[in-house]
Amino acid sequence: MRRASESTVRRLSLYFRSLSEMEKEGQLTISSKELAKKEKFTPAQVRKDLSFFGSFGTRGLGYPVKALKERIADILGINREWKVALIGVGNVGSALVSYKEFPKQGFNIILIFDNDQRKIGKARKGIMVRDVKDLASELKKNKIDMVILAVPASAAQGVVDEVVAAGVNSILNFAPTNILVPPAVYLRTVNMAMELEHLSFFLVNKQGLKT
Amino acid sequence: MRRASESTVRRLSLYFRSLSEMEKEGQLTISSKELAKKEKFTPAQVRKDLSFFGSFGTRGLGYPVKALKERIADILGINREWKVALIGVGNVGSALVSYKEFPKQGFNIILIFDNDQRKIGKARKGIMVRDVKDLASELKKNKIDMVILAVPASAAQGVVDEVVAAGVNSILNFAPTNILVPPAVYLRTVNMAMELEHLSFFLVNKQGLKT
DNA sequence: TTTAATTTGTGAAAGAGTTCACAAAGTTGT
DNA sequence: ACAACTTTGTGAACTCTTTCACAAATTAAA
Repeated sequence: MRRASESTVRRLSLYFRSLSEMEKEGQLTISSKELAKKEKFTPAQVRKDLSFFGSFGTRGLGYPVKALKERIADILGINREWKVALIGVGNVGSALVSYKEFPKQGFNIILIFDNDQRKIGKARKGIMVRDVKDLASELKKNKIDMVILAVPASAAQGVVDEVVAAGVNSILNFAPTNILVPPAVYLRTVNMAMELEHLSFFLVNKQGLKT
Repeated sequence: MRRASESTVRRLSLYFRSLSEMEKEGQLTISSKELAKKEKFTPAQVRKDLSFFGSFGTRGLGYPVKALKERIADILGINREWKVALIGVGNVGSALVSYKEFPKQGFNIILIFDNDQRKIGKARKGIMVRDVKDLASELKKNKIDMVILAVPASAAQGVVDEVVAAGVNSILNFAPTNILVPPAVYLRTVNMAMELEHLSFFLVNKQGLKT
């Protein structure tokens, strides 16, 4: 089977969110047309995305909300609990510790690291901040699945090297810099300034962006 | 001329960052090959992206670092100062107030709003937090270019309606919800839980489960 | 000046992702 | 049971993006 594209995965996340709302409202089935309308895609797109992973619908009726939601959770891997370590509790890191959507989706920050002696030893949301010197051993001991990196750009590559050496191969990076990782490691970078640049591009080039 | 794609704009941001580093190091010219290597694209991709906006290079030599950097800044609209309003100073909003990359690129948060009486009237990084009730009038008075939305999902649509009515048509949304805007408004949503879902998808589908 | 080496800029080809269109399979109403 | 209707699932067509490949422009060296 071909691998699902980046865009398909993104849309699955959105379908999941819509289906959760539907389920809460007690709706039992949903058609590709209705789901498409909710998320502003086309019905064909929805069906193609879903058919990629199997056939879940009933012709003439649509998709069963609960079962489809659970199936998407399986596909996305959010039907289980993940052990996440956060490295860096500056401005961004502090926000992420309190970000309520993470635990809701099974992403549990269970370790926090920093290199600032004033922060080490104190707790954030009930989690003790540890010295980044103990990074490798703690990542291993706690069987961490993913790392969220919220350190300054200058420190990012060094920390990532340690994380990778400790056997963690999924990293969400908030440092605005290029980081090298081995091919087997999945590194995803979020750059908030870049998001604003899309807005300014839109404002400067009035005709707008393609989607 | 065709419009630049989302991906092209994203790459331009990355080129800009690489060019800034190059400039600091005193490098005068850069070839598409070198720029591609830095950002892990192909040389052809780099040339196609740049040729989209004109021809800046010299055959046999490459691109002049400083001039190209400035040209990309023009294209992205980061060669000027933007007036940005932040709505919501919870966890995410607080991080964004202190996010140093924003002012570096000309994105200046000059207004902050919240609906929490305990926050209103106090300053964040030297900026007084205003009551969101005064949103429309203050946005207009201060000629705000862009709004960063960091309010709870339940409040998002209502606030966006006010922002749009006040004439602001570029919005960066951090609320994890679907928001409707008129076609002329550019709304961009950043969802950090969704970013982690990409990681879990990778772990589940490419790699098998960790225990 | 001439030649060899680079590197851009760009049509054309290849590759991906999206939409179309319709048979197949089901539901609903009579 | 049957007809009318709805909706899925999916090849095929289409569109958009990326890569290829090479002429043209320029540099560098002898």
